[in-house]
Amino acid sequence: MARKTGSHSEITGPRIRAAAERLFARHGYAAVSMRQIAAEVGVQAGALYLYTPDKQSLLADLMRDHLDGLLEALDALPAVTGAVARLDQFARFHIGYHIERPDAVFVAYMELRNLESENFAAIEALRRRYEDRLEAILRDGRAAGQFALPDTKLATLALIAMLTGVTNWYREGGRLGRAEVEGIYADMALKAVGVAG
Amino acid sequence: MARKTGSHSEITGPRIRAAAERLFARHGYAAVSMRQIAAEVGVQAGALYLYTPDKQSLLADLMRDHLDGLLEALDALPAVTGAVARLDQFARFHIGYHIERPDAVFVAYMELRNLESENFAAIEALRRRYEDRLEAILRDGRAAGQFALPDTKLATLALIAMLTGVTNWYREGGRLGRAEVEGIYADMALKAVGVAG
DNA sequence: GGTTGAACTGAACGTGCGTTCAGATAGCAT
DNA sequence: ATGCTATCTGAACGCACGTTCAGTTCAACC
Repeated sequence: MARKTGSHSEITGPRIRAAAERLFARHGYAAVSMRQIAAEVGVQAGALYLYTPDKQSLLADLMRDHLDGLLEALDALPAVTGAVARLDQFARFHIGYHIERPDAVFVAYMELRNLESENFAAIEALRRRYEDRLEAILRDGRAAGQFALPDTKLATLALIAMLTGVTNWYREGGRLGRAEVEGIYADMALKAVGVAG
Repeated sequence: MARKTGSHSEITGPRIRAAAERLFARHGYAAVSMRQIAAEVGVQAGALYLYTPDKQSLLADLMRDHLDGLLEALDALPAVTGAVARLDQFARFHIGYHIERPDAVFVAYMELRNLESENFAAIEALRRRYEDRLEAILRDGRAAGQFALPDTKLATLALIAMLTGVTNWYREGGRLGRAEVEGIYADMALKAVGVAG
């Protein structure tokens, strides 16, 4: 038996990436074997190599896709004016986007050390670009006298760490709803940079 | 050749744990082999088993020791009164303690998924105990009308994520000194819960 | 100075790894 | 019906893994 009815490249490829993302997030890149990924998809290990040159590229592509999507979605937000409104929008966006794809976030933030140096540089650059968007907001807000920050770079990293932490505990159908969580986090972020609640 | 001059159990044991901590933090538990750890110590892989029953216990012991030390150090802080002062003290302590042992922190926060369920439960309980200390401060502060928080549990997790994030970027001898970083983070933490800066 | 025992070596065990590839299969075009 | 090609199998490659253990070495003690 080889190709089963209705199984095509356009189906198997995404299924492989989805399985890899789930398993990498759950057990870690190094702890997951190509055979496990293949089994999840219902395929032999060798078939994976029709869709990725190797395991490392599979990881790097997942991370790159996540960060590309993140930046794209950020750019697609409606324009708002004023640093306070922009920070509020950024915080809500960050929470919402991350809450919806916990596996991708987990992988993108925890598997950096498993990237070969070339891939690492590319992924790190994307991360930096995203951080820079937040830092620009903080700089503008400080320049306008709306934010009180001793150091915008530190504040950027502190805020991102705080916001991203939501993925460690948020579960669909839990005590707090998504909009509620977005609001609470955005409120804390604004207060943290000196905007009165 | 077996035992070299001056090499004893009291020296090799800690060296093994130190090497394991460093390597686990750098590359991840699953990506590090017992042979790599042994090589770092200057010993054959088999010798490790005089000091640990297996690789899993080596990881679990590192995490337990870290969290035990964290809780012990927290308890050893001088007593201060008032939720604001207590939160300030907690934030500075957390930053300082974590800055000084980035490898242990990395391992304790990133390798939870590699723990077998029994070890996981024990480690998770310690983490919970630590978080509860912070939440108690937040509850007291809210009850006293000093903090403005919609949800103490969420705020606890948000603050810990923000503070722990310091280990992702802080480097000895960098642009900002330790005391400076402690102050900035403590300030943000206080503001985030509604204490005017 | 012979004996003891803690500390360690070095080789081996079975297992699973990432990756390759010749061959089998099945849907599509002719 | 036949041939084509994308898709996948199944076996194999060499290698590294965690762990075990009989044997070796050396400081310390009698």
